[in-house]
Amino acid sequence: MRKEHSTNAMNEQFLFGVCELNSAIAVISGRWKSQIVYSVSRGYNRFHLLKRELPNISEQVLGRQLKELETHAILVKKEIAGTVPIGIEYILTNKGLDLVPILESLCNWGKTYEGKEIAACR
Amino acid sequence: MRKEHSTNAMNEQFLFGVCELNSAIAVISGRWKSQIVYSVSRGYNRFHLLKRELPNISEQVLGRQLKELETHAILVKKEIAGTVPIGIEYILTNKGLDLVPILESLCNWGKTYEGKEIAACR
DNA sequence: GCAATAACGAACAAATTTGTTAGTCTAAAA
DNA sequence: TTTTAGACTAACAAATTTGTTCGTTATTGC
Repeated sequence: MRKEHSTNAMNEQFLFGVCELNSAIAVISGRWKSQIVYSVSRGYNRFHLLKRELPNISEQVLGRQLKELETHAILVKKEIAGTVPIGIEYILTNKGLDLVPILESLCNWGKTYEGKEIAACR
Repeated sequence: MRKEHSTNAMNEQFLFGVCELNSAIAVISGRWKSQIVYSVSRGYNRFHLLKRELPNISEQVLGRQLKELETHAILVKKEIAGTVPIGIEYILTNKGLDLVPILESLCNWGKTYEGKEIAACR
């Protein structure tokens, strides 16, 4: 858990106060997060689909990251009506949708300056 | 140091291969980094100016973050001619300059959806 | 009845990041 | 001549993130 009064935590709060940029980056940082947002935006919007897309992630970690994205209101869980057992899909909120083009810019920026890899972004 | 063959490090590599987005985010993540880029872009381009802008950062941490930004070619160090002792200023590279508008989008995105704080972004 | 799939949660451990302590070097100011 | 400012580096410690192990619930297929 968070220490709340550690220098680190207080510095984080300080930066959040300096500019929203810092809280924005805090939301999208983290090992799998922006890739999950990106994958969901392309239709991989169920737990097992994401698992298949990101074979190296463990279910526990995937669940945790999804919950954090939900906490930050980037996506919401939705039960798929008429499925038994109840299927769940993840839907990007407006906040999440607005994030996607920014992630695309970041992707292009990365491609421009690192180049050469097979670009899987589109 | 990096363990190089830890699951964590390998997952990071995996993501780097999936999409440049992930390496881009790796570059701008980190407690003070994007704020430093932003501050440098607004002219706070010397060690002591950055220290004044970010009073909570320790010199050691500031030096480390600047070095990492240099490693990722976001900025370069430049000696200021004719100063004794030699003054040093930090200059954004093209890569760094191209990043700034993306950081601005992130900032605006943050402001749109979190709102209410005094926006120090401009 | 027994395994498999979909979707996770809690607790603990390993890895990584962030901050701290101590110290360097040069030159001008007090 | 002792202090101060600018610009840092190395090594270690604290905090935080990421991954692992074990367990759950419910239903369909064999």
